[in-house]
Amino acid sequence: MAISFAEENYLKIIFRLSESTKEDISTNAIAELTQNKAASVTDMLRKMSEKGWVNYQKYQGVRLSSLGEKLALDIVRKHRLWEVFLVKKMGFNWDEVHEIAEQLEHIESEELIDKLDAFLDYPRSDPHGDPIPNKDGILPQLGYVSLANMPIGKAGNLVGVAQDSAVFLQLLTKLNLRLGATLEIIEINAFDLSVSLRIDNNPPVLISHEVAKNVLVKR
Amino acid sequence: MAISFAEENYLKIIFRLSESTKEDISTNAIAELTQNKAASVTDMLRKMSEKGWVNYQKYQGVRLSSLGEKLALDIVRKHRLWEVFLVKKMGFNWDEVHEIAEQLEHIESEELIDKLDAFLDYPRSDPHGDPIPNKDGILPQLGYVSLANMPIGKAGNLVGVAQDSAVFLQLLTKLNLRLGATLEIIEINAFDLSVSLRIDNNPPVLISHEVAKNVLVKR
DNA sequence: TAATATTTTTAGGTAAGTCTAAAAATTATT
DNA sequence: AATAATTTTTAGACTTACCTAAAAATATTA
Ligand SMILES: [Mn+2]
Ligand SMILES: [Mn+2]
Ligand SMILES: [Mn+2]
Ligand SMILES: [Mn+2]
Repeated sequence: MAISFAEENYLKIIFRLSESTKEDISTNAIAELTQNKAASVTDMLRKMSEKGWVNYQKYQGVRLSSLGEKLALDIVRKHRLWEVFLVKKMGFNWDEVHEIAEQLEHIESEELIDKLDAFLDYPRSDPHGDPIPNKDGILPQLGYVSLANMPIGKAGNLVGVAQDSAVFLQLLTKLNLRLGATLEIIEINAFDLSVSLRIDNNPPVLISHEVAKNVLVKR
Repeated sequence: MAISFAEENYLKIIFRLSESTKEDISTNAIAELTQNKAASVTDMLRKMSEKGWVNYQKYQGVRLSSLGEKLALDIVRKHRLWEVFLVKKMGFNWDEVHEIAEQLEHIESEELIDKLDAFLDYPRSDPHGDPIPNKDGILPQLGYVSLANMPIGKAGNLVGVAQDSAVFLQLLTKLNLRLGATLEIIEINAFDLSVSLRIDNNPPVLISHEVAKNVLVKR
């Protein structure tokens, strides 16, 4: 039996939640991202647990098993490679590709993905700066930090984003925050943690903490 | 409500059956191609009829409505464009692409398909010689006939095939029957309708009527 | 044209994946 | 530690897309 779209989406979302915490992942967190109700998530977790993709204890949250993580990395690999294809070969903007990649990531053909990888010249990161796992599920170490954690006065380059919703990416574009831009934090306002930021030697502009958190920088 | 994979497959299959006959399409014919049981087909025909995609009378077979035909042509367009992509850009052989295109044809993004069309330089036919509908569902007239209907002694070029199963395409490759090859019928054997065929000025070889029927030739 | 064979539909079920409402477990607050 | 709030699970339903078995309609043959 092949893995279903629903199952692949759950795997991918649990993986994403696991990246930002070492705690067990809660039913509600998954429900929010899958856009399902908590009851449906419980159902699916039970099934995935039976298949050996997750370690799940009632009321105690869930973690991917090593098999589940391998499966998730494979989906992430496909998603990110397709995003590169859409931007580099099809001429989409970086804020237009996520939804289409959500569909393309479910195409089942190892041979196709390997050929696509070669066709794109083995990219290490997707249009949002996210690392692309290789065939064996190894993520390249790109070595970046959140802009919100950068020390004041040190310059770095924008290498990625921590989310790829269209509204966020469009805001970045409006703010002139493009992949590769040189960023220097001038000041952090204690009141709302908003950041005064110099972009490419232009006069400083103000961005919210929310934006800063989601911008990734390499020094 | 978006159209489901199952619905898209039914539309495509009814369309394919309609191409070769002006009769109404039978439940059993659809069942065979969808690999479902006749009872399931009846179920789906009722649903599709309610949606206005087909004209269906119990026991009398089914035809696509003009809306249904438009939807089917859109799926066929996607299928064939993806096949071109897989062969021309990804380096697959013509006998390897059908199954992958069966998946890719369900990707929903008009913008993607238009960009893909441009990226491929607006091909008029797919790797099997089948015409690719344009955005408006118009099929280009490629003007070919079945090799089985070619007169003896007249030469023509192989421009397509009437089916794209992998076994058939592999046999063609083995027989040296490639897209573009020059073909001349030397003799038709009355006993089994097998055809003695000259390919590109080589010594004649024998092919079955079954093969000849499925090879398309332009004079 | 009557009997027989074939095709198609109906009736009743199943599995996947979702939902709502209610119950149970866990966590936070007094 | 008892109570309240929150989270999670269970119970029971629904929809889609299938299935098998039996009934009904149509087509074929004698
Ligand atoms: Mn994405
Ligand atoms: Mn991305
Ligand atoms: Mn095909
Ligand atoms: Mn084809």
